[in-house]
Amino acid sequence: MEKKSVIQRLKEKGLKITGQRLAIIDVLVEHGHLHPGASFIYREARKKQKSLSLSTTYATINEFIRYGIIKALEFDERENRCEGNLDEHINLVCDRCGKITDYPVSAYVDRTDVAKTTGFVITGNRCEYYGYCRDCSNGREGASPAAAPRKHRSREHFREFLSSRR
Amino acid sequence: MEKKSVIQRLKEKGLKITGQRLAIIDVLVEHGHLHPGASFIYREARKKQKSLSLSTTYATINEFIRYGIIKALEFDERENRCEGNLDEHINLVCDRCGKITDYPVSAYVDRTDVAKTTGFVITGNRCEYYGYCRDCSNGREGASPAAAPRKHRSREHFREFLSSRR
DNA sequence: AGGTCAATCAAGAATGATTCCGGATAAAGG
DNA sequence: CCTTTATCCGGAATCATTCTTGATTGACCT
Repeated sequence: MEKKSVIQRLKEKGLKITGQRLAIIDVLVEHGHLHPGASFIYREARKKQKSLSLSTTYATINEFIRYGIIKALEFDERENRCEGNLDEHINLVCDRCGKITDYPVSAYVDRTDVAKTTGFVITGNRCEYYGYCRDCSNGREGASPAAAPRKHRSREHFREFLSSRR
Repeated sequence: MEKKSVIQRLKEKGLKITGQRLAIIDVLVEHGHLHPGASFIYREARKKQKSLSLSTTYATINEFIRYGIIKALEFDERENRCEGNLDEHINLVCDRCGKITDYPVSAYVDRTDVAKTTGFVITGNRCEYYGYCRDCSNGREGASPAAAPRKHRSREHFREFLSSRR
């Protein structure tokens, strides 16, 4: 993710280069590998751009998604996250600390085959593996579990489910 | 998905066989291939069991998930769905009508490899392809788009994103 | 430098699937 | 039939996200 090319694309689309957008771009460039969520981006971008509201943060993220600059990683049980890596890969999602790691993988399904056999026309995909990252599976309480807040107050059963399924 | 075996498992776990649970099992057995969501299950199960509340429907679905009878397919932008097929496969999700189709695929990632190279211990996965099912891509207004209600009022931009990404 | 209009802000209300609560009901075993 | 206690119900609560409204700002072009 190159700051210059992002700015370039915004200009091409006729969007204005504002301080707020620049601050958010900076966060995406610097912390993109963390797959930051809206709250993280908001908190971090504010350090450089004091006048930034949460609604603008959401709006900007959505702009960037709309223009294909980033992708959204949606979750039901936790905050959504941003994906800056548009290359083909899968995501390793830690169920304990919420860390998301990219793992490169070549295409696993042939879109033409699917279209021929089922009539289904593929336009996008999402592939994730859940489990525990190195730190969390080692018992080392690496990143704080608070990094993966849940949308609903209690979802312990779901945690159980996550850790028992395969 | 066998009705008898589900009941068997509930008994083994010491759970009571109630009319509500039986009605929900029936829906899962009859309409499991549709990957029904909570609202569908609720609506359908009520035809047989008048005294069934939505909260009980959710609670029961969560019981079944906890005991590995079904899996959850979570979405942020639409209602979650239930997956009764526990065999390895991917899901083809139609962005227009919301239909979800199973597509069998052999393992695409070697868990041992991932653990060796990244230290990440995989416990579960999720793989989905988005696009348009045969009916919807043919312009035949097959299943009504209303079958895929969104959680938030307007997500047109997200639709755009879904249909433009690859 | 000035004008235009997109972008932003604040502050809040709305959204909607899902979860939680306290009191009522009924399944299962004796 | 009776007791126990899991289950159920109705309704309130939850929370990330979206959407208001109206006023202000500031990016960009001429």
